[in-house]
Amino acid sequence: MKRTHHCNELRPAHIGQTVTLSGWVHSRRDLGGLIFIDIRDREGRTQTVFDPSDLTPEQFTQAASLRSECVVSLTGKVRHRPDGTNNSKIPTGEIEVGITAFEVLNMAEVLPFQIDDPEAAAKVAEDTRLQYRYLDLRRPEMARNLKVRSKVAIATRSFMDEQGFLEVETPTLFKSTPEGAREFLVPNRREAGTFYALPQSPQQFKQILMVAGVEKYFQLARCYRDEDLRADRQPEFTQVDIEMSFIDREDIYALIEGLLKRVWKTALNMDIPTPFKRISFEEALNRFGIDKPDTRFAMELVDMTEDFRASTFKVFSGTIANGGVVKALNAKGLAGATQGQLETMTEYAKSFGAKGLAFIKVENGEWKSPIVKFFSEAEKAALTTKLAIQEGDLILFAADQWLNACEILGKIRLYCADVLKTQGKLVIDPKQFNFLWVIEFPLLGFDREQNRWYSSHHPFTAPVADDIQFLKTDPKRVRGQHYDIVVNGVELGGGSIRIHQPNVQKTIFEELLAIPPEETRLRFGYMLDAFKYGAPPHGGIALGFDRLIAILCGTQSIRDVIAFPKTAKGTCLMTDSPSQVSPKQLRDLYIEVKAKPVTPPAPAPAK
RNA sequence: GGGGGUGUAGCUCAAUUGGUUAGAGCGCUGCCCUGUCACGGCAGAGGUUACGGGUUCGAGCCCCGCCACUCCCGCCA
Repeated sequence: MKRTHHCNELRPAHIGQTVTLSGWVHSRRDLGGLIFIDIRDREGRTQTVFDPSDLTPEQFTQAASLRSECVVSLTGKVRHRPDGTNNSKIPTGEIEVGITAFEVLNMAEVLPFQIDDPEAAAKVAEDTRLQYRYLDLRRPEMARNLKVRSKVAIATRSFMDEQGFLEVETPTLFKSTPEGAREFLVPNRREAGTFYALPQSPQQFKQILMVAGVEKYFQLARCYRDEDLRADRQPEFTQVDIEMSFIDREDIYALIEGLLKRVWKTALNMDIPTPFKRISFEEALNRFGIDKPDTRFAMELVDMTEDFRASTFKVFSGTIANGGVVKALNAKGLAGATQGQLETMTEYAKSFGAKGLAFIKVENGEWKSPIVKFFSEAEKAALTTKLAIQEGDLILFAADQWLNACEILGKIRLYCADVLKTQGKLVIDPKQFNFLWVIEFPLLGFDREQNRWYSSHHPFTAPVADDIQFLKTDPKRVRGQHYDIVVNGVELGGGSIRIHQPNVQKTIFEELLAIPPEETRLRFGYMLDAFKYGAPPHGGIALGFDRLIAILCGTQSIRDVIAFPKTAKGTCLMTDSPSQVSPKQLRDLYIEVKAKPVTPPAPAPAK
């Protein structure tokens, strides 16, 4: 009995037809003399009815033994439901199938957790869901996520194809290039002590492809980073990797805007307006305290430096005298913040090296604050005006070096927004998507501990042409041709126009990043070689595909949009990896394990 | 590497100040039920309170250790 329809297909128009549905028993309502079974497949579900007058007694008994998630093939006639028994919650709710024959393809044991009730299933502990991922993925919510992911991948490929891009696969057994993220290493059996590394990104290959004349490359590339995980970070992940020749930044902006337009249309049937707004790194920090601002709500940072330059409050004026700034933030309506919430904010501030967090609670027409007694009338007036202070507000201050002060308040701003959201005082439309290009990042940052410059993006990023002159004299001033695409406070991706002249690249490596020439040769020699033979000017971008899908699916965790994700410690609960290997495997790889194997914990109950 | 949170029945949770035999809903098992869709009714089974120590007359609860999961900082060119 092959299926004739899927479980979300039958409508009143099919009434009278004999059909066969295949799928899983979603739920069963056994009324004794009549059994209802909702059969579910990937597409949806349909109510079927087992009536003793249509079946042999043996068949009816067998039907009564079916439980959740048994696999069945059901044949019967589509009919109207009796008056008053339509189910408006499901698309097939106007009809039902009166079963005349069926086949049990497989029985199912009692489930470790229920998957038929969306609310209950959503509350199940994530480790249980991960251990039984094949059950978790049957839930319609998870199936939908996989579907969105597939649709978006295909839309991306067809869009990129239309734009003249070639999809090229690059190796996942690559060379260790220990700049940036820690790499996963793969030992080489053929030569003791040598290793491949899994790529953190196809960065170098895609630039070489430009030298190879591919001109327009893209790939849905798997990338690997051996760093600690977060809700939005997995050790292996997928990025939409793009590189083009003979272009400038505007070409990338236009391309990505077109791609995202297509993606939002495909996934959500939404028309997103383009072009996207642009904001400089400096402005983003000044206004939002972060380089990936969430602009769906205001609560912007305000600079109070000039108002407090001559203040008698030494904490502020002293910081300013040392070249620092005073920034303030009005958390509207948060005057009622609890002690705990204020402490959390203070901890944030302290984790950035601040001594504390100054605040003013505006309650009952009064400014409650340990510091306000030090403020002059003029200073108070400036605060009132610039911060639009009203009853019920909470004002927070950071006095520090510019970047620090901004970042502290940036964190606090997000924290306050979360608190206001849970209090219902801040409501954000889930259908709102604020796209933003963040541009004009500094090319280099300075590492005080190691006393050297580092690339704020990566060492292949081209400086803004006007700033090349400052490379050797005033590196801090050099802006990079780097851009990030941000939506709703999430960094969706980033890229840059690359350096294509070997001499500029050499200057960056050797003079600024202070990598010794022989090491540069060892690590990037092949790339510098390639650039000698006619490298076109080029640039590109990479979008975090998992994050993109998470945003489209409205989930916080990328684990919800990855079929088989790892836990926060990088393990797979379903397959129990990583695992120990046999001594022979280790011998073949010339590897000796020094650390004592951990005494295996009680193994998870095998089911 | 650091900080926070969680761990009690298959699942989700409760258990007063440390005090009787650790409870509930769902699920599961049995019986009844021909219009349910969170079906309903009756009865029942199901627990090494993650694990190992300790304090105490007495520990799910307090202390120490440890494991797992999770969130954040560091890290993620």
